[in-house]
Amino acid sequence: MDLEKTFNILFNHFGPQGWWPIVDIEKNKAVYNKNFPYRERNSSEKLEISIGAILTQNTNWTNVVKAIMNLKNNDCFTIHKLKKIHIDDLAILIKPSGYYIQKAKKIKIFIESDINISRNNLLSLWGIGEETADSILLYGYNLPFFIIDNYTKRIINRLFSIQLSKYSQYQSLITSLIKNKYYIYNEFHALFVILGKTVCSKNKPKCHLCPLSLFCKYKELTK
DNA sequence: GGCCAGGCCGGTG
DNA sequence: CACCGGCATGGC
Repeated sequence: MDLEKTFNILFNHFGPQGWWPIVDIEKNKAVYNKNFPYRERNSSEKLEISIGAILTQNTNWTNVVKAIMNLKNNDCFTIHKLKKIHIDDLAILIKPSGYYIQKAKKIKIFIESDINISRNNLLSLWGIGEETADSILLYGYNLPFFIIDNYTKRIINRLFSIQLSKYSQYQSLITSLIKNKYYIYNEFHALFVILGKTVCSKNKPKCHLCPLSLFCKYKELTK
């Protein structure tokens, strides 16, 4: 199971992804900084990545951008403002991201908790599970936690023809083969996402366009 | 018009 | 433990 080869092929094919994107209200879009993707994040970026990780739970990213634009355009994207805003008003602003009542509650709990950022502390909060916690740690705080999402599971399953169950099994599989390399974890996850979105889709994957097709175990059923 | 999206929680067996 | 329904919007 050659994950290093997998990474190299994907990186050569798609290039650096520059995650996590930060929403620019002047440009009216999310900006992927491919020039300096590995520098330390400032506090504003840490906040946006943390809130964005909650907003993107089971949600199309373009809807998350709309929600973040609303927060920024209404001058609500600071810890202070997010603490003061009423939860119902917050819910209206993030409505485009879906599940907006639940997510408003999750954001309130996160903001008002004032936790020190650690995996266990994040997981102790209602509304933050393993993927959201690892997203905050990896992309917000540059810590080597590998993120497992549905794209990653699907691609690993197809690529190596395996089927694991728990999040931690996928995570330890990858981190046991690629140890403690923050910058690899950063790009690798983003590369899984772009491959999953554009090629390795749930239905009708475009295997004929896939850079991994030569050694992928998945057999394209329909042509 | 149906399926899908950068999950998580709570209840049930 | 595994499984499942609920949560909700907008893109394609």
